[in-house]
Amino acid sequence: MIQIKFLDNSVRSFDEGTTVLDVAKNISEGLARNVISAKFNNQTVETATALHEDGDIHFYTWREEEGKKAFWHSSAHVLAQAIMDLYPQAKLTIGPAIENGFYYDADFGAHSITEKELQNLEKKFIEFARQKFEFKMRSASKNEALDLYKKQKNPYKLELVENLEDGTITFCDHADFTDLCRGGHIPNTGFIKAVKLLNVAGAYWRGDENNKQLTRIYGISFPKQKELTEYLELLEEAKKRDHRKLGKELELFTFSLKVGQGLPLWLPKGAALRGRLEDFLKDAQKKAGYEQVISPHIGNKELYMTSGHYEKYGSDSFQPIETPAEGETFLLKPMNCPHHCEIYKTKPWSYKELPKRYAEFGTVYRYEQSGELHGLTRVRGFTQDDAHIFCTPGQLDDEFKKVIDLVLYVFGSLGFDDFQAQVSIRDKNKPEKYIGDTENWEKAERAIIDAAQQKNLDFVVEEGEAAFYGPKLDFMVKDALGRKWQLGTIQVDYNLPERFDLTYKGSDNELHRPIMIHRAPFGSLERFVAILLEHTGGNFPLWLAPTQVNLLSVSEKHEKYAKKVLNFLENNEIRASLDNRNETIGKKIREAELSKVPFMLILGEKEAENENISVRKHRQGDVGSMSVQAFIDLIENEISKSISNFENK
RNA sequence: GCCGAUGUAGCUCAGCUGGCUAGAGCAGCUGAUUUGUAAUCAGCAGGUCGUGGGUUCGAGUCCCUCCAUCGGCUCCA
Repeated sequence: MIQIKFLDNSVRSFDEGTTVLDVAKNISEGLARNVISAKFNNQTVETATALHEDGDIHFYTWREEEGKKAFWHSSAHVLAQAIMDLYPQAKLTIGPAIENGFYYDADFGAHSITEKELQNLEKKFIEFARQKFEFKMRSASKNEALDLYKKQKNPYKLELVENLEDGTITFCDHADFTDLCRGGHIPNTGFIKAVKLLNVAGAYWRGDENNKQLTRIYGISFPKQKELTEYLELLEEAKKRDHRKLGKELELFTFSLKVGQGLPLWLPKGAALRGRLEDFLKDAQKKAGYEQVISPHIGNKELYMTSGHYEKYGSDSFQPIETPAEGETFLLKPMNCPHHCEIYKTKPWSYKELPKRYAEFGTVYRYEQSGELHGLTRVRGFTQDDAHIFCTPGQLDDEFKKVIDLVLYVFGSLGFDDFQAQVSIRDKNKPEKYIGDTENWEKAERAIIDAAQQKNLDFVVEEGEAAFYGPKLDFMVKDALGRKWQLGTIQVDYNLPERFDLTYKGSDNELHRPIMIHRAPFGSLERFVAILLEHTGGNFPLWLAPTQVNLLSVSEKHEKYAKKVLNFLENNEIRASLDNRNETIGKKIREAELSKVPFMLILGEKEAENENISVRKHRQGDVGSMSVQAFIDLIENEISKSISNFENK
């Protein structure tokens, strides 16, 4: 007999060799029907796994992440089976479960899979799924595994097996299909009732651009058809919140072929919105002791050779600008830091004067590869809400934490509460990617992790994600489709002060090296506005809305009274506009609703007579009539609720 | 940059296997209407079908080049 402990700490006895599924059955028929996979003593096991020792068991169903993972991982096996059935010449590589679904990478040789062919694969997939093939794990020696893939002439799997240790190799079989696999499956393919192969994409073998490009097929599967339908509807809904669509509809920004790709043009409403965000941050930064500076859009090549950026990015950037004079070369500014270093250098500093905090809404230009451009989130010209703090080592910790406070204040004011903090450190195996000595890197990484911990941030550490000159703390936010984007960023830098020979006089009357903190709470205005659009669906908080109030006259006869109200609102710093067209009130309301204006005022005979206004709220409808002053109070009240003043501790 | 898809009026879209002067709704203009909480009616105007080339008696439709966009990959100072 063996003793099995459950999640609720209860323990039951079973015969040795009892399977996971039998244990589930012992609890309830319902659980046995729904169990997808399980963990036994922290090891992923299959439902068919026989248990031979005492241990803790944790069942997974479709509801748990682990269950979904097993489900989608198993789906990848079925996709691979379908691929081999329809394209026997294909070489399989890897096929993991991902956050939403799964994919499989395969080398189809000279044949390129088109999206039309996905339908055939889908049909085959479902055909296999319906046959309820059982997933069975088995161990194999390294030699057996190598023999199999030599026979199949599959160099990719051979490479994978080569890197595995003999004795740890397992395969998973279902039907006549077998694949190298670590385990974690649903009991049989019949659990998969619905599948959608979403798209094909190129993906490099092992994620390396220098390797062969494979064909990646993305898919998602569900235990019920209804869930697939709902998922696809969700995707459709998300598309409505796409910032590129909303930006066009709300007349915020545009792109032009003639201006060039990745170079956004801000329309009046968008520029005003952006200006409001800038003012908001400037105000907070002023309270936090920042000083605004301004630097030009180009800089001498020497500047970037000193900073190290030229060596790192020179050949992949917009190319140097030559002048009629000989030997004079400029570069479009790709970042503001070197300029700010030169600003710091204009005079000698005492430790008593530090920290210096230089802030600038600096527009920079980076030559992103054409395939990477994406609306406003990835562009070739953008404005960073940049600042550089020059401080003593003793001030670093405090300064860094103050910046975290500022970023959290900005995010809080705009309703970004589901961000992910990410500490990006260097990849220790690739020292050639970074500049600066190891000691400084370690100090900087330590400083960031300590600050994040002391601020109680829930953060993840990502290796290899650091900038080439230093580690960083990034604030990641998802877009409508769940793609992660870096918004806020804080970086500790020991390298640029070294390269620019920045100094300050310490209390010991010796020269010391300051430490530099790069930081941008928005990241870039472009990307921030994009993500804000996707989060709000274009329904901006009142303080940001391009037009806060739309005055709708019932007929042209009421223009005079409407203008009087308009005037009054404008004198109270409210952004209002009057729709006095010769249209029905119904039409004016409809259009105001569609343009997402937060408040509408209906002004006609009644209102003019009573000297009041009828208020309608966006997406809510009629909220009754009130005096103009009461309405102004209402607006001011709502704004002060959503945005508080920045308190600098 | 690489893989796949897409590109028709300002916007959203129709145009079957190549066949007369390329259609619709919204927006625009003109006129009528002077309107009470999500579309008043009528008329008019608007497109070298992304670009350049080719096949054909004939191309929006088929083929190629380039450009841009979309979904990924790689990259992201």
